[in-house]
Amino acid sequence: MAAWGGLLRSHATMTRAMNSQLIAEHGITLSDYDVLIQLENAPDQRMRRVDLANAVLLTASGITRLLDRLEAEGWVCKHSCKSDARVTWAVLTESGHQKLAEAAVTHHADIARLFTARLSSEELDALGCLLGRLGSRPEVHSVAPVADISAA
Amino acid sequence: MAAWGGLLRSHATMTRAMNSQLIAEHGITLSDYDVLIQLENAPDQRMRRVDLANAVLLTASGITRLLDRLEAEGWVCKHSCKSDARVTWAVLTESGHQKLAEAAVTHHADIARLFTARLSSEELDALGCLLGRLGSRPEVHSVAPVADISAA
DNA sequence: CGGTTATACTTGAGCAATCAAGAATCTACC
DNA sequence: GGTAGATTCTTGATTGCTCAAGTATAACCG
Repeated sequence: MAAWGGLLRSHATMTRAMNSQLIAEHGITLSDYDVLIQLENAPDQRMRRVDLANAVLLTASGITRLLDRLEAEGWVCKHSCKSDARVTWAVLTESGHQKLAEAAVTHHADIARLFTARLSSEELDALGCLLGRLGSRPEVHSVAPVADISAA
Repeated sequence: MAAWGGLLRSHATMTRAMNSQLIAEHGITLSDYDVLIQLENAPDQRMRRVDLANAVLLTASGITRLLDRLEAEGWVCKHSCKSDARVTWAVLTESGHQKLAEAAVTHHADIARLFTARLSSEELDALGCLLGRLGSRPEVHSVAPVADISAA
């Protein structure tokens, strides 16, 4: 299947490129970046670890270890939750915010180089829509509301 | 931007699903499967390790260790090359061929479940075409000055 | 209440892949 | 022919994640 093969290959190529660029220039992983972005966009720049794990598609333990790294660098800090003693908030620090801003420059350049230089903006829309449908949780059997995409 | 997020998410969801299915039912990794397929399709069911690495987007050392596992199971064997003593062919064995045939059943079912159940065949064609363009060689420039493009 | 079940998170062990370095071999050019 | 530079492959150390198990807290329900 061309689509499946393409997905494997394009993912590998792109994440490799983005990841090594981020590591080389900013010393952070693509996953790290992804987590920082999620926090940045979250209300109060904070999230529960479970939700974070869900958002970036990692395991609970994966998030624990990833956040350990980010905390060690001072980009994120823990904060206990008043209403539920089980949860510890992951909160983006000011220095984390700055780090993200720096890295974003590189990352956006990479996106530009790898995506927008290769596909037109209609094609990107179409791609985003198709991938969006593939990415949803597998156990849900919802009837797909469809947009037609034939431009490619 | 949506396309990039979608790529990350859909890749994660699908490979996770396929991988765990393959492990549960056949005790092989998705990468293992990928390598077996490459060998199956290669002339004489054999490939140089470098080409294999290139085909499945792994490092040379990654391939070495992966093949170690497959050899231990007896699905692949080494074969030295007459004309160039540096290369060792990775050759698919008969039992490797059988293993692949078994796994293919599961794998094709997964593809059907995850792909064809969600997208029409025209959509899949379009997707395959778009991803194919993204997956080609990234043309790595070190720290390239890139035009700023804010639409993604 | 008190007991079961579910949720949030951490920890130890393991695994597949990576990078960096090295060994063996081929190629090319003087 | 000899040496310098590629090319192919392996190995040791490390990384980033997973799974399984464990702790602690919350929610439900007789």
